Amino acid sequence: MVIDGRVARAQRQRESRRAALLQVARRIFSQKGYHSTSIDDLIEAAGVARGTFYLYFESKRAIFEELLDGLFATLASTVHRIDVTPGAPPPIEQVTAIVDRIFATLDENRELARILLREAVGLDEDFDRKLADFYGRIDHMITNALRTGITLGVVRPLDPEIVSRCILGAVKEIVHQAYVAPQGSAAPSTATLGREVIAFTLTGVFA
Amino acid sequence: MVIDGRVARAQRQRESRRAALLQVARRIFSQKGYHSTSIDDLIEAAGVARGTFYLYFESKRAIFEELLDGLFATLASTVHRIDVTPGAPPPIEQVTAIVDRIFATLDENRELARILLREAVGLDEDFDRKLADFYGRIDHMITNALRTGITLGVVRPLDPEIVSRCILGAVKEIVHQAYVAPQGSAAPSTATLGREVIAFTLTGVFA
Amino acid sequence: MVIDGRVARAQRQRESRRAALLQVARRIFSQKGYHSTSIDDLIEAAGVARGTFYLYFESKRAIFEELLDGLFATLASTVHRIDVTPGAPPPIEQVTAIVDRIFATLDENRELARILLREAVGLDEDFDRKLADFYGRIDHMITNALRTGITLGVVRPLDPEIVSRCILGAVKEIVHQAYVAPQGSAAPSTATLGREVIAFTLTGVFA
Amino acid sequence: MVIDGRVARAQRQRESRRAALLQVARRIFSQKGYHSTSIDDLIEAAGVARGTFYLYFESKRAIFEELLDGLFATLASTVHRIDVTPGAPPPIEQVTAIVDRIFATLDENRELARILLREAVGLDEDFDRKLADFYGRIDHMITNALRTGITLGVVRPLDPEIVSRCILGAVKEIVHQAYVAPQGSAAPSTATLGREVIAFTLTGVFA
DNA sequence: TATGAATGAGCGTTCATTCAT
DNA sequence: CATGAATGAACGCTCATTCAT
Repeated sequence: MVIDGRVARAQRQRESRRAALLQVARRIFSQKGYHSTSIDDLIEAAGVARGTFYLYFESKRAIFEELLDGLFATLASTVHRIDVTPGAPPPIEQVTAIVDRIFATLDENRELARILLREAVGLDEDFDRKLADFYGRIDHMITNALRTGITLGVVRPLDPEIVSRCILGAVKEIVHQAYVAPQGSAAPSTATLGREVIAFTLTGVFA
Repeated sequence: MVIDGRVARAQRQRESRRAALLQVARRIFSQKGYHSTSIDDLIEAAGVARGTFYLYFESKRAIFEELLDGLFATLASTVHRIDVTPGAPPPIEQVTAIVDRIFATLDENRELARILLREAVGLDEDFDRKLADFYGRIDHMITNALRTGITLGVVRPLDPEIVSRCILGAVKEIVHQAYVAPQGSAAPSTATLGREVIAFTLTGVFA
Repeated sequence: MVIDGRVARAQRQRESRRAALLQVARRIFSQKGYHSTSIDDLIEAAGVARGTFYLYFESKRAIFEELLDGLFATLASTVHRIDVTPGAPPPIEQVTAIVDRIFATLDENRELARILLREAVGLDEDFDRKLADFYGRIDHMITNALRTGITLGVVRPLDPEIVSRCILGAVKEIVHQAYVAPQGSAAPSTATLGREVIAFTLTGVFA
Repeated sequence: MVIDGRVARAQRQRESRRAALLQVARRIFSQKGYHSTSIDDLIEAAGVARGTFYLYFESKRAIFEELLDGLFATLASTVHRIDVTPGAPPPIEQVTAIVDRIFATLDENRELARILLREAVGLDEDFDRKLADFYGRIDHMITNALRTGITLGVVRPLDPEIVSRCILGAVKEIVHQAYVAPQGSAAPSTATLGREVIAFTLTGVFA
C-alpha cells in the first residue's frame, strides 16, 4: 500500500510535469512557431532542466505532435455526423450547430488554432500526412452530408468533393483571419462569423 | 562591336545561370520546403559550386523571396478589378474568367503554388507580412466587388469582408487540394474546378 | 546540503573548465594571433567539442576580449598615481617601483603581453578603442606626474604630453623586445631593464 | 624599332597599371587595415577586373608586402650612419637632422606610416620577421651611435642595446600618436615633435 | 527522477584564387 | 593583356540530443 501510494503519487507528479510542459509548449509554439522555438525556450519557460524535457518527450517533434493530436481530438469531438433519421433536428440546424461549435472551440483554443493553421504544414512529411488525414476526415463528413442533402433534395446537384473543400476552405480562412492573423480592428464576434459563413455556404452571394 | 558582343553574351550567360538556379530552387523548395532545403541541396542539384550560388543570390532567403515575388507578380497580373461600366461584360462572366485564369496560372506553376500554399507562412516576419499583403490585396478586390454587387442589387446583403474571406479561402483550399497535396485519384480538370467554385460562390449549396 | 554540495561542485567544475579554456586560448592566441586562430584550434587544443566552447564563451571575440580585459586589469592594478604628499617616498623611488612592477607583471604574463603588444591593434574598432583607452589612461598618469614634477621643480620644462608618450613608447618597446619578440641571445634581467629605462627616462643619454 | 616601341609602350603601360594598383592599395590598406581589406575593395577602387589584379600581383599578401618594402626603403634612405670623422658636423646635429627627416618622411607618407605601425605585426611569421629585420637595422645603427658616443665621452655609460630600443620606442610611439591614431585636438607640428623627442632623448626629464 | 554539461553534425556565408574566353 | 564567372576550403556559430552524476 505504501509503495502503491508512492508509485501513484509519482505517477501523478509525472503526469502533472508532462501537462505543465505541454501547456508551456503550446504557448511558446503558438507565439513563435515551430522552427523558431528552441528546446531552450521550452525548458526555460517551464523551469525544468534540459535533460528533464527528454524524460517526458522523445524529441521536439514529439511534443509538437502531441499538441497537434490534442487539437485534432478536441476538434474531432466537435464535429459529428449529420443525423438524418426521422425526428432528428433539421440538417441545417445541425450544420449550424457544428459550425458554431467549431468556432467556439477554436476561440477557446486560440493558441492551438494558431499552431494548426500557421505551422502544421510543411514541417515534414509525417506532419503533413497527419494534417491531411485530419482535414480529410472532416472533408469526408462534409462530402457525405452534401451527398445526403442531394439525395434528400435539399442540396442542389453539385460535385460534393469540390464543394466540400470549398466549405472547408472558407471556414479555415475565416478562422485564420479571426484567430491567427494579428488584426488591427475589432474582430467580429464568433456568432457573427458563424452566421455569415453558414449563410454564404447555403445561399452564396447572389441576391 | 566585338566587345559589345562579348558583354552581351556574358550578360546572357549570366541571366541563364540565374534562371537555371531559380528553376532548380523552385523545384527543390517545392519538394522539401524552405527550412529543409539547404544551400547544399540547391548547389548540388544545380551542379554549381558553393560560391557560385552567392554570385547570383545574396542569401538563401533572397532566392526564396525572388521565387515568391515572381509568383505574386504572375498571379497579380491574372486578377483584375471588375469592370462595371455600361457595355462591359456581365460581372459574373468577368469573375468566371478571373477564376479560370487563376486556376490555369497555378496549374502552370504547380511548384510555385506548392511553395506559396505550403511554405510561405511562419518562415519569418517579413515573409509573413509579404504574404499577408498579397492576400490582403486580393481580399480587398473581392470585398469591393461584393460591395459593388450589393449596390447594384445583384449581390444579396452580406458582410463583404467576411464573405470575401470565405471566397478566398474556398479558392485557396481548392488550389491546395488540386495542386499541392499529392492526390491519389485523378484530379478534376481546371475547368470543372472553376465552374464548381463559381457556382458555389454564387448560389451556395441550397437546392 | 547535498544539493548545495552538488551545485557548488558543478559551479567549481564550470569555473575550472572556463579557466582551462581561457588558458588554452591565451596560449594559442599568443602563438598564432587573433585572426590566424580558429575556433577549431582552440577546441582541439582544449580537447572539447565545438559546442562546449560556446557554452562558456559567446564568441571568439568574447574570449579574446576577456583575455585582454584580464591583462588590462592586472596591469592597471600595477600602476598607481604618484604620491606627492609630504612624507611619501621620493617620486623617483615610486616611479622606479612602478616600472619594476610593470616589467615583473608582464614577465609573469608573457603570453598576455604578446597578445597585448602584437595583436590588439587593427582587429576591430572596439578593440582599438579599448586599447587606446588603456594606453590613454596610463599616458594620462604619466602626463600628470610630469606636470607635478615640473611644478615641484624636479622635472625640467617640457611638453608633458609628448614626453609622456615618449616614455610610454620606450617602455612598450622594451617590453616588446624582451617578452614578445623571439630573442636569440639571453634577455637582460627584468631588474636591469628597469634600471636602464628609468635612468634613460630621467637623464637621457648625455654624459 | 616598331616592335621595340610597342614593347616599350606596353612595358610602360604595365608599370603604370602596377603603380596605380599599388597606390590604391596603399590608400585602402591604410584606411581599413590588412584583414578588413578584400581583393574586392582593391579592384573596385582601382577599376580593374578581378583577374587583372592577379596579373600584376601574386596575391593579396604580395601587394601588401611590396607596399611595406617600399616604406622600408624610403625610411632606410632617411637614416644614415653618424659620421664621426673629424670635420663632420657634431653628432648631435646629425641625430637631430635624422630624426627630423624621419618625421618629415612619415608625415609625407601618412598612409604608409599607418600601415607600418598599425598592421605590420601579427599578420604572419614572414611579415613579422621582415618588420623585425627593419627595426633591427635601425636599432643597430642607434646602438652603434650610442657606442661611439660613449667612446667619445659625449654619451654617458649605459647599456646601448636597451637604450637604443628606448629611443626607437619613443619615436615609434610619437609617430603612432601623431599619424596613426585619430586625434581630436590639433597635433603638434613635426618640428615640435622632433625637438621634444630629441631633448628627451638627450637629457631625459630631470631638471 | 532530475540535472545541465557535453556533444558534433550541420548550417549559411565569405573570399582569395583560378581559368576559360 | 584583360575579363569576371567559377571555385571550394574554411569559417564562426547553432541547437537538438545524450549521458555521467
